[in-house]
Amino acid sequence: MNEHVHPSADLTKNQSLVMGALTKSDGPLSAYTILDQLREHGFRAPLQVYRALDKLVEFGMVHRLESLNAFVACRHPDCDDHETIAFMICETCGLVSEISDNALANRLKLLAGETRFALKKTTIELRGICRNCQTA
Amino acid sequence: MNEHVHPSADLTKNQSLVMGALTKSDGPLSAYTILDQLREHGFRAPLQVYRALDKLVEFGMVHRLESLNAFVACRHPDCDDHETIAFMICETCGLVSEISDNALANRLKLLAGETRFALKKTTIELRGICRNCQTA
DNA sequence: CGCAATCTTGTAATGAGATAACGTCACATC
DNA sequence: GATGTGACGTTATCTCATTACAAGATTGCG
Ligand SMILES: [Zn+2]
Ligand SMILES: [Zn+2]
Ligand SMILES: [Zn+2]
Ligand SMILES: [Zn+2]
Repeated sequence: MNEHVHPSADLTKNQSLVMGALTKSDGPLSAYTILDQLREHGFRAPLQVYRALDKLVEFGMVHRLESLNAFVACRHPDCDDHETIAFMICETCGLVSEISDNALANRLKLLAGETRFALKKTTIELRGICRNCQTA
Repeated sequence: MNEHVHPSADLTKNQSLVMGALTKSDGPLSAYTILDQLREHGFRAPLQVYRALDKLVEFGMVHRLESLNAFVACRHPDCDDHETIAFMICETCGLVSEISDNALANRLKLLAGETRFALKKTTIELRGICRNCQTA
């Protein structure tokens, strides 16, 4: 049905290990943090992590956060639109939430269209303090 | 009147040199590219560049592009809103254009407000091919 | 002026993020 | 069995950014 879906059963060993590390984590992880966590499983070099991450991002299972140089497991409530996702990143607790908003996506497409800009990829990252961390 | 304005007259020597390099450039420059360009002016270490860049970004004269790890001189048509700027980055020619769109900014503020997220900084970077580069 | 506070600079070393280049192995296909 | 493909392992190297420490310059008093 959907050729983009890539169930975890199809993941290679290294990809599964990296995916597992990201899924277990509360927040985003850097490639080198993942590497350290997986040394006990035989990982020795950054490239092993980066290669797995490349695939996982390609499969849509992991997102890269440009403003953090880090990666996070997809926690989409519903994975329709992987084109225009906004991330809210709490600078206190590291919580990352994904927003897929049509109005936002349409506005961006409109703005790009006005100047005939062929949009390929959008990066939207909101930095701030999440609700929980404010009360503290 | 506006304490955020920081005219170029007030810039230090290093800040002026870095600002000059960015202004002369067509597109964004990495810190190390700037360093290389300024070696003839006495620059020896990355930190000299990064310190100047920090200030220039603080003054609102330079923007950092997170998805490129690079910096670009502000080319705002009108510098009202430095809070919510969107960048369109051509992956072919490197052209960067800034968009300050109220509808976009308001939508993001609304989305943040819905979850009581205290928004501090937004990063919006659109990657694609600009009008000129498509015809080619 | 004398002195402290602050800001800017210079320099070296190091940390953090990412890729290039090479060879090997497992597996599917013909 | 030859061949193509994709994942894997290893080393080295590259790019990006910061820490730590010392030296000058500048400002603002008392
Ligand atoms: Zn997602
Ligand atoms: Zn939080
Ligand atoms: Zn600007
Ligand atoms: Zn272009």
